[in-house]
Parts: sequence; structure tokens; C-alpha cells
Amino acid sequence: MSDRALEQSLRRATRADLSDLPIEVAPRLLGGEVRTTVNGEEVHLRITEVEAYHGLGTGPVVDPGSHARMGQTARNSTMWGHPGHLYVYLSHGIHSCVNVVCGPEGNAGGVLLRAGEIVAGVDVAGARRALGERVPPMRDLARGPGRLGQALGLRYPHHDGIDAINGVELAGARAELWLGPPLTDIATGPRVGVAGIAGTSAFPWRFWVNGDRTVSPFRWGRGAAEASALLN
DNA sequence: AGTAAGATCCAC
DNA sequence: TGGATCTTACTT
Repeated sequence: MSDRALEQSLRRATRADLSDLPIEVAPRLLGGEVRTTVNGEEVHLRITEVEAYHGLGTGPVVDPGSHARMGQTARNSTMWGHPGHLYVYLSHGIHSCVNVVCGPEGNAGGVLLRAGEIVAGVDVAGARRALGERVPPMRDLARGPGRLGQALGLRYPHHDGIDAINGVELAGARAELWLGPPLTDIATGPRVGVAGIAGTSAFPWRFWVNGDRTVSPFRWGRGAAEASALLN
């Protein structure tokens, strides 16, 4: 299928698409797109890698790796908001990472967008990602959650909570979420950089497009390799 | 009030 | 492999 035909098979996500548990919604986002317009500059990102995060009481098992594991706080309150809003948080004091809020209304949950391919607005994304003179190669423009957030132009705290269903402007930005037909070749595994048991195969809540070059490399979280060895 | 760790990235 | 950089949440 041509890129144009593929693009035309996409449709705007609805709230209903995102009202199931994060582990159910996460694989549905693969092959879809996030489109942002920030300060008049538009970028389209094809999603190739995601991770599901639950909240306290969301789903049949507690997720010890989620920001929402301890209940609602000022930082994570967006995770309790409407499905289709974006939870943007600051990682390591530097990187703005983007989640799609999902799950039954009133429950916390989200899907972290970990990597993707820039399919429109490559120049804009490249300029945002450039460090000095050096512009990263195409493959690395949105490979990893920090890079992805930067490429899309979404930043903490200004854009935390932005509505990607209705495309409501917030702090000079608009965001849209588009979904495609279900993909058949999806891989799963432990989440990247998540500490302890939550970062092991006991929580195979990372989903990616099998064989896609833009998927980020795997890395154990603190204590996760040790915990994984004990699982046997 | 102090501190440790964090859903990361980049250069050495 | 370690430094950047800062917020959050837990400890004293």
C-alpha cells in the first residue's frame, strides 16, 4: 500500500477508542499518528512503539511502575482526566514525555508514546531536535520518548492535559490523534527503564511494530534485571 | 529541610 | 559510563 493510501485509511480517534484499559488501547495506537501544530508548525508522527501504564485500581492487577500507582497527586492528575487528553511530564529534569490518557472514565491510565517515524514536517522536527549544527538522522528524530516529545514540540508543563480528541488549542499548540487499521505484526516485552518487578516480563506492557527501525533500544530499569532472573 | 531516584539523552 | 538538570515524593 502506498504511503498516501495508508494515510487515507486513518481516521480521527474517538473517546470510545480510548475508554478501554491501557493494555488494550496501547497496541491499537501502533500505526496511527499524532499530529501537532505548535506555533503554526505542523508535524505528523507515525507511532511505532508504546507502553501501557495503569493506575491504582485500574484493571485486575496493580501496576507498580506507573506514576499513578500511589493515587492522584498534582503531577499525575492528568492521568485521571478524559481519555484522549495528553499527559505530558518531565523526565530527569530535561525531557518532556507524552502519554495518551486512556481507560474507563474516572480511572487513571495512559499509554506512553516511546517512538515513531516523522511522516510530515521533517524539517520542523529536525530543527527542534538539532543540537548546535548537528541534525540527527531521520531514524533518530523521534526514537525514544524524550526525542519524540521534542520532535512534536510538546513541552511540560505548558501542554500537559492538551485535548487530542477535539484538537483544542492550549498554550499555542493543537494535537490530534489518528488511528489506522489493526496491525498484525506487533511485538511485546518488558517496559524500558522501569525499576523492579514492574520492568520485567511480569509486565509485558511494551508494544512495538516488529522490525521497525525507529523503535528504541531496550534497557533494563534499576533492579529489573535482577528481579527478572528471580522470575525464572 | 534534605535527599534520592527518576517511564532519558548525549558525548566521552 | 557518567553528567546534565529539576521535579516529585519520601525521610528526618
